[in-house]
Amino acid sequence: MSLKYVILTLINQAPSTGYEINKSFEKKIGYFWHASHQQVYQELAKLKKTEMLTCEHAPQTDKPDKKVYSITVKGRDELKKWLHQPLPDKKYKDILLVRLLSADLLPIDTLCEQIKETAEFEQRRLGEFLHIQKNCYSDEQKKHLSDLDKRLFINMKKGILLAEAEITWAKEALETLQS
Amino acid sequence: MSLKYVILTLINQAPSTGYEINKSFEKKIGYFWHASHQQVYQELAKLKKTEMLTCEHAPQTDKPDKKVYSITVKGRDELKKWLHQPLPDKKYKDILLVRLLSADLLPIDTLCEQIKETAEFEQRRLGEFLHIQKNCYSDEQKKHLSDLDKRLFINMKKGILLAEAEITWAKEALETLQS
DNA sequence: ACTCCTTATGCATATAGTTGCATAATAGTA
DNA sequence: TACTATTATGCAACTATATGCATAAGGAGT
Repeated sequence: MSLKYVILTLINQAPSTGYEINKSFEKKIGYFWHASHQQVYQELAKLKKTEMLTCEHAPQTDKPDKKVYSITVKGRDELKKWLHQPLPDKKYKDILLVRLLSADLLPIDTLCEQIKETAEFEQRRLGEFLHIQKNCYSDEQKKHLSDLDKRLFINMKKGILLAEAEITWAKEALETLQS
Repeated sequence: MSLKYVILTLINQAPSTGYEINKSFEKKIGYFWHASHQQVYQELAKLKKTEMLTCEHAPQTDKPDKKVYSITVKGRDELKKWLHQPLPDKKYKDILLVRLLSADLLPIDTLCEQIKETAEFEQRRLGEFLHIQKNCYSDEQKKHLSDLDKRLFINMKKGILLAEAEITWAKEALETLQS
């Protein structure tokens, strides 16, 4: 339901190809939005059909041709409308917490293993975030960030805080389970 | 993909009706799993057809009749198998962070309003968690919890940590945006 | 009496998202 | 020469989830 607007947001920043949007989902914004490449291409086709985007065929000699999408006035209006709408409820889905309920079927050791793996994953993610934050945002730079950079900084901060919360939880959970 | 196993988990704890499972999603486990009532009823029908559950019709005089589902051996085996499988990647979706990217279309004030509302929502949730934790788990009680109670306690802890992270983020975000 | 809430279940339709497969050019490596 | 990776796009079929509507009995409030 929101993928449409996520894509409009990205193309509003700069005209892009489906491939570039997919790369964004894999890297840059992967930690706060996810979509598969098929979903992106399908959504782009829909957005073109409903005239939210225009598409320009860009031939390339060294690589396969690509399609560059740009946002239309109609698309930008639609996006603007959505931005002002109230936020829908968050729909939490945490498989680890579900598994924790199956006390009788899942041995504690296996469960702890899964918690440790999750914590390690979050630890790696946190490391990447902190690395970027150190390299891209010195204390000096932080004082005169552009509006957009400010917002990107804030976004990463959320990634950091959530990863830290996951790691803290994992530690406490392991302690409690093993006591 | 996992709803199937969430439902099996709940029915494995005790035979239940669709209505009770829906209530769980609204209240008890709503903060770590979500599903609509239609989805639950449809999934129950599927699980019955594939013999993961059995169903018993329970007539009532004062209220509408209900259907009580119980897990089968096959269902429990299937659940056990799933519990041992590696956890799939988490698929983050955070609309607020997407909206933050639309610097040029969303005025700072509107954005701050949305952040404040989110923070208030999380604050209420946090309040509920802390209330339950205080009333149900005194320091004395914590020393001799059953295995299942331990796990429930850990689950709530995650809710608390994540809500706190959201609130901390919101405060910092508001400060940065308004500076 | 009338209306609204809770209990209890479900169908039909639509949209969102996944999985598997397919194509095709170029560049690097074994 | 054969394989593998990157760039670039997409169809078809499926499953998951959402939306809107429907039914029906009892209890509480006005």
